[in-house]
Amino acid sequence: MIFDSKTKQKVRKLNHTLYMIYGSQGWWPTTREPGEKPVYYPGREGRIVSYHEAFEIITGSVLTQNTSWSNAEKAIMNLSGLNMLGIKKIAKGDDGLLASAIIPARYYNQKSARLKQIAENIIKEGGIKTLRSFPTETLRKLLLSWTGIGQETADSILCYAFSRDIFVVDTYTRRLFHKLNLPSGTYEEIQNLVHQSIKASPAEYGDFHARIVKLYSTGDVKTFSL
DNA sequence: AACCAGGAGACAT
DNA sequence: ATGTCTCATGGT
Repeated sequence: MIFDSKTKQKVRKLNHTLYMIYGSQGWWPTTREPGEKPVYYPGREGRIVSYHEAFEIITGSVLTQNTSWSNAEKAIMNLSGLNMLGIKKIAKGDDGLLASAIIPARYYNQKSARLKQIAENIIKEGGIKTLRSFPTETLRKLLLSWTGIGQETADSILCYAFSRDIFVVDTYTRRLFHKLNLPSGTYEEIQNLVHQSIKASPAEYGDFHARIVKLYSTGDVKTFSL
């Protein structure tokens, strides 16, 4: 689909305006030591995330589905405290123990079962290292074939865990675009609009998404206009 | 006390 | 293709 230049300019203005208000959010990775320099993929400007970090991000992406990050974080801390925050640990972990750790993240029976399947799938594919070697579209289709990973979670994982230049569309994005009289359509249409409007690195797309979340979670959206 | 968080899947129409 | 229902916590 094709968008006119004024529409695309509006999207760029939105990102810039939000950047002026909130700056960078630095959502992920969560385990990087303060002051540690990020490493980047050549030509892609995406940070190379360690295997452990990547899995933690995948876990967080699932746990935060329709759930506040603070609650998802509690579940992650529980897993960490049980020393279960790893691919093999979760794949082989006890179902009841897993579920009890995930209670704060809501839908704990579903999420624990799905997370376990996802860990098994990663192992079956040959680990994070193998996934990382896949082209973005290939990896996206693979992730989408796994139970528990829909479009938003898949793109979240692609952007934050695998440093691909993908913008994550969520319900806030839809609401905000509607509010600003920007085109509203399917997931891919909105994502295409952002991709066509902003030629960005994974970090920038990730921050744009995070800023939109910030706009809503602070309540600032009530008085926001371009 | 209702409302809502950084959704996805199964199923019906 | 599009809508509706389930899932089932914690903070405000």
